[in-house]
Amino acid sequence: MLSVTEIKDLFPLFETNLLKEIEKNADIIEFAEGEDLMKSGQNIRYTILLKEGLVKIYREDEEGNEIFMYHLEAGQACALSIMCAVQNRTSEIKAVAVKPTKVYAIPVNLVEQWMRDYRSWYQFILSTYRARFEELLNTIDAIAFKNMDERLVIYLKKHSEISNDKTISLTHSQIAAELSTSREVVSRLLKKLAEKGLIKVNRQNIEIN
Amino acid sequence: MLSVTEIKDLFPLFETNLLKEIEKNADIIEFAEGEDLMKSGQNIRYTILLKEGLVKIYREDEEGNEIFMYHLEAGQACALSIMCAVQNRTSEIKAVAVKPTKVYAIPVNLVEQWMRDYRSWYQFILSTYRARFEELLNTIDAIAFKNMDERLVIYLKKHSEISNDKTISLTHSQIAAELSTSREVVSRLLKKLAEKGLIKVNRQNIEIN
DNA sequence: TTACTCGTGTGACATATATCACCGTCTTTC
DNA sequence: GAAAGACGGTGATATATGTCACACGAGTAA
Repeated sequence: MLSVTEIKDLFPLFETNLLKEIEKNADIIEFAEGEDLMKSGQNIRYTILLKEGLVKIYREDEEGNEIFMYHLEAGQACALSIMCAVQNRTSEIKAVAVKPTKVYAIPVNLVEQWMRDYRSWYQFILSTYRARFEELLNTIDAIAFKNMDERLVIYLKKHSEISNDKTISLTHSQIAAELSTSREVVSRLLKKLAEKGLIKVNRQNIEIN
Repeated sequence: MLSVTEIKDLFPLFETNLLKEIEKNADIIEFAEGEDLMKSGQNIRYTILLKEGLVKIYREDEEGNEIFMYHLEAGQACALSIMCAVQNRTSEIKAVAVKPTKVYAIPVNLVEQWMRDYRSWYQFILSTYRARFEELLNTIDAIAFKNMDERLVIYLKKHSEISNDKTISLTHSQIAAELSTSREVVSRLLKKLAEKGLIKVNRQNIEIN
């Protein structure tokens, strides 16, 4: 059962009445680690607020290329779920739960209704858009202006911060896929970073100093 | 003076009352060719709808690197100005008028007010976000997954479409700057495209076949 | 006319990244 | 313990792009 206080902890700026509306109208959907949030298109009629867990958002093109863009954490919303909903077409975005994840699913018509009724909701939706927009701009910065070694450092830092862990449990292949490069390149760059003393490379994981 | 029918031509989906509100409350601001729409931060307290002209949106980083992302045409809105306006923050993008340009400037508080009062406004704002978001995703596709020759072709096509002109009046240096590469690379790739018969390269301009 | 600037063409070379081949080591499974 | 598969290291080489140097012609200013 949903609890108002639980929701309030995640979304402290929401008005009390809005919290009650969420409690009354949102479904909770759970995703296992590794599961794709957009898989069947079923969530397209909902906007998704992350209750707990961690989601990674990727861009995919037609040829199967793929690149990691940003994380979604508890208390954040998936900006794309609204857009996809209205457009009613499959998105070229992949959203994967990297931890066991629970979300609040809000029916699209209520999203619109609440925009009128609750100023805090309006603010929240807008700041969500803005935040995602900025993430995309940062992604563009990285791939347009930075070399792979810098991108790798940024990537490692972000993953360390988000999981709040100096040890990053990813294989070189996984990192390569997310940066859209090859395993060999990642291995070599990691080696260089290790030589500089910035990290320690182990099997299956990397420690940041 | 603003005219309702003029606005209606550009924004045919807006309700009559909304058109009247715009007529009553929007200022028109003009920009000369080459002028920066965001220069002084003054427009940050407004949301901008393009009345006529053409605007190019760039991403800039701290080191002065720059890359072209997308165009804004008449009838479109600057998504960032909405976000910046509502949240009262400065942005890290550059918006330059590439033709003499006129915009409707809508005070921020009205943007929010109209979200409640006019469904067509709500729809318009959301579809603006969606459209810009997709532009950014396309930009990411191009720089992450495509080689410079493909990006160049995409760039030339888009510029030809938007200006509705088979002749693109840009120097190789300008193109290079917008693709964030060097003039020599652009010159060589253009030569290859010319050899394939796709374009004709002249001094100061390029014709698409 | 001369000189100068701008846009462009091009060879030579540097660098970053991609790709291929192959090997060793660790883990899992039987 | 043996086999198989996942992970990672590394040399050789290919390719795309960046950088430098310089030349050349068109237009423009002096």
